Amino acid sequence: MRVLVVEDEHKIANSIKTGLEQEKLAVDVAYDGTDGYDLASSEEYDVIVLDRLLPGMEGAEFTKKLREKKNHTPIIMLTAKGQIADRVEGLNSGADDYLVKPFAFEELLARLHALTRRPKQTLDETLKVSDLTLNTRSFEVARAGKSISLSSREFALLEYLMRHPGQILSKDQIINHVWNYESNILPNTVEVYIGYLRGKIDKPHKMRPQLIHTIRGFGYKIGSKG
Amino acid sequence: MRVLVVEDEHKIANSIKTGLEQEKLAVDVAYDGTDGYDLASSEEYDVIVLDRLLPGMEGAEFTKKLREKKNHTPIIMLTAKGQIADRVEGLNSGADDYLVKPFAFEELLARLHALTRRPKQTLDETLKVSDLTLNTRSFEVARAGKSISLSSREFALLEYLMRHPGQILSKDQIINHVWNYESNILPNTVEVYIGYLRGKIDKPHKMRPQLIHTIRGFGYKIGSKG
DNA sequence: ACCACCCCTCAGCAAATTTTAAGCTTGGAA
DNA sequence: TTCCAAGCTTAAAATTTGCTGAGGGGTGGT
Repeated sequence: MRVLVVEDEHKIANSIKTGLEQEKLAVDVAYDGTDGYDLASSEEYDVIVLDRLLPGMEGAEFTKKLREKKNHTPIIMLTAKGQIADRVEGLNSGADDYLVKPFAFEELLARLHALTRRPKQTLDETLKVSDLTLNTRSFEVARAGKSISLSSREFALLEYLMRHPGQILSKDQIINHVWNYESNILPNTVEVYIGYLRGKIDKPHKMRPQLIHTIRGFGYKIGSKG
Repeated sequence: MRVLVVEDEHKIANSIKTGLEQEKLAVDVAYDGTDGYDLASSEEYDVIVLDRLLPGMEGAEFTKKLREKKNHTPIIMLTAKGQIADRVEGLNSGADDYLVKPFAFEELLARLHALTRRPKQTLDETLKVSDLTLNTRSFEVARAGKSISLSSREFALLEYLMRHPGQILSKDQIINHVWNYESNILPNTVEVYIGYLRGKIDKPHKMRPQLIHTIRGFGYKIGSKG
């Protein structure tokens, strides 16, 4: 799947790019509106992530022009916090969804999946690792049939782990995906949340294989085997 | 690949330069902001390594001016520990990535590769020497199919050796790449770690060719022959 | 206002890793 | 063969990393 990111803040653009590439998506980046527009009209993308405030060409104008040319590539608009009025304008201009900055990377990923979800896979959004299940639509989590209630941060963390089963995720990666890029989270916070998750997922099932594993010096991973 | 290093501390600048050149990269060095900026705008680089605190021109201003000129060369910003402690500021500076000093050289190298990785290149990087494999993404190490667990320093050292198979690496080189430039590590520490690695990689496979070799007076190398 | 819950930080402990130090081995020159 | 420097090994010391309980501050419901 091909994604175009149009964003002038390099750090954000780059972190989105890195994150999406980790998800095996092909990402192109443009740092201003005109470059982005040229790319969008000459290449075929499955989705476009577009900053609303851009040098060169504004997000709204970008969208409008693209739609006039009958290009209906789904667009996710990024808008700065506090500009609630933008919502209307963003959607009016023809964007399909919008996201308020600063956002956690996983949020972007979720909306991106929502927009590009092919009809077939619409229904089943249930992640499964061993006897642990997580439904990204209903926010239901259960282990061995027993329902588990999580706070939203716990849920986001577990979802991130479960989307990468068996893979070691460093605390830095976790912070970048589960928290928004402006929050200054200490690594210890991740440890604390891992502790919360263990308390709800592993501790009540002492007879079953533990699912959350620490790999000292590297990070955490979820999975039934070692 | 061409790299520009803008750093006023000669010791750091030179150690980066030496290290990068060993990686077959073409490196230019500037010791102050204005010189660096002139070079950056007149030459084509693949990536710029930029100290945040500079005589002549600050890193943030440097970046801003370059971006205004539509120069989107990826920039890695070096920031002193505690100087920011803040991803927000790193982000505002307009750089693509940043690295907190003091860092181990291999860390810089990894980020540099991440920023310049051409689309074609595979994301899944597995280094292989004889029947020993090391995956830099999943951190898995195995010999003859049997998985081996390493501490992070052991892993970093082995990765460095395996990135230069058959090549003799002196203890000094190893110290410069695997440890950060501020740590005053005794050569003996390297010997100790080589010992640890042998214990995990060569000792359990006495029937197979030993992979870690000492070249007395020169250093170490990894490889199946001699 | 009060309570319940959630997010995050902090401090203290335990355990693993990293580094140093000291004595021992080995290779090779004389 | 002897000797010395380079390298190896082991264990103790120093440091780092991860886990946990406690608690402050914020938010939303009653």
